[in-house]
Amino acid sequence: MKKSNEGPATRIGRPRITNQGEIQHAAMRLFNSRGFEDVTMDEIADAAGVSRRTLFRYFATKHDLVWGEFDGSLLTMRLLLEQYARELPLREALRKAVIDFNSVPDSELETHRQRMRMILGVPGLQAHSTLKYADWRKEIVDFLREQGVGSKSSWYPDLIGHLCLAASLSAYENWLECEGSDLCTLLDQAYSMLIIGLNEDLTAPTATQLKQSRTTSRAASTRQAARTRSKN
Amino acid sequence: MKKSNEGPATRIGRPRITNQGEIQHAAMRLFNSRGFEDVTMDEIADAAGVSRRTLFRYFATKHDLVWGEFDGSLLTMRLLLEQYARELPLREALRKAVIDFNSVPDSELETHRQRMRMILGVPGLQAHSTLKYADWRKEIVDFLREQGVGSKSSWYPDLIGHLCLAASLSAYENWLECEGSDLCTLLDQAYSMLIIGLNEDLTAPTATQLKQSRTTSRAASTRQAARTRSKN
DNA sequence: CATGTTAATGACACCAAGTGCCAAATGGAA
DNA sequence: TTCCATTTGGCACTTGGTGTCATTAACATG
Repeated sequence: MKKSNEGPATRIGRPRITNQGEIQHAAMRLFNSRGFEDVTMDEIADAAGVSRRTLFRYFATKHDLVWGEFDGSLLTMRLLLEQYARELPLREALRKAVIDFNSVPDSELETHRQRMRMILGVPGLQAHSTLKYADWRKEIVDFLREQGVGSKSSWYPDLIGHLCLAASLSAYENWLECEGSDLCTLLDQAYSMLIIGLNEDLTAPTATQLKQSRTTSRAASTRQAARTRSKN
Repeated sequence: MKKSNEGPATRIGRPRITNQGEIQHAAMRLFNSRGFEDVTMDEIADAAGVSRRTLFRYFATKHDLVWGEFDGSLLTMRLLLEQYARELPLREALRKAVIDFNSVPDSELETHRQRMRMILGVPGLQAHSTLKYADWRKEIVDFLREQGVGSKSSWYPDLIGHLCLAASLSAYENWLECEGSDLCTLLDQAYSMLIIGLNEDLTAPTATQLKQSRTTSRAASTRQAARTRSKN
């Protein structure tokens, strides 16, 4: 399980000729210039200066070249959830953890946009991403179960996991569509909708309603937080 | 766009040697006995008594053999939405249309379970299904937009589409997990959660709360329904 | 220095999904 | 019978992905 890349300073055996990052950058350059579908794995191997077989040892599938280090970052997600859960009611911990998890520094913003535009735009990638999302949801569901949400066999945590994914995806899609928009703001809005629920005629809640939902939740949080934690 | 299968009684040209249904049944038999991944398209072609090339003319991908006539059934979904929207507030129309859309007669129930178990259980199929779900969501989003939900550029309808999919998927997963459960009941419960929103500590709403949310919505429906329809 | 160990690389053959192309088959219509 | 429309099937080809094995490059040891 240990990444053989970061072992002791001196490693035994033939040294690596490259690393995931190098290959991925080479691949993304090609993808961005000619489109995901129109680049073959042979071309990527060439561009990365590595044999086709070796390329497949670093990335099991072509899709993984785009998703990059997502799998590893799920641990961060878990830590964020547990951290916020110590100081906020669960609902708000969820919201803040997701927002934090999806925050990227300005310097990487354009890269992130390109990557996500590819993931949400290319059908093959969009399909494959479902499997990544499943891992992401699992972090949330496991976390909720540990926090005592739902009885042992209840599917309520799974439902929440799905709803969070839905809110996140929707925010992402809108972010990509609107050039100047801010992802964190959109995520925040989407999660507010989860909290309020869908009203009768499905009109969007007003800004004041959204703000209200957050402030009231904070006001009522003390007693409920205590009850929640005692279940653990 | 017209299915050449159902043209006039006498068609010109070489007659078809088979049809989608026959091929699909042959394929599903193989899938059910040996698993989706372990059956090759060549074997399916053999079993259906047709050449490999012809098989690919009837079904563009291996995945489509499992999804069958889903694409065509989306029209039904649309009609259900429009029908219920005439007599119910939007939120309830959505709920009832989805439940109706996913109702299958007892005779086909076991088949439906098998199919869905395959779709939600085999990773490759699960991934591909995202593209089918996207079409399903589009029906909902288009419907909501036509009903005047959200301003022209608002992403609120898209969010609702995602949330409905999340609720449906979650209900389906639970249905497959619990042997004796009823899909419609589970769908109904999941959509109730959408309506109520997530409460502070993410405890599942009680049965009385769920029932209450439905009755109050019906009581308040008259004035709101009128306003909603006037937007159209 | 010679030798063995370890781990990565690259070459090759192979499989399965899917596509393009074209000739052959099959019926109705002229 | 001949023409025409349409489906079928054969074949070669592309691409993603896997299994196998010899080769290469370091380190460690005698």
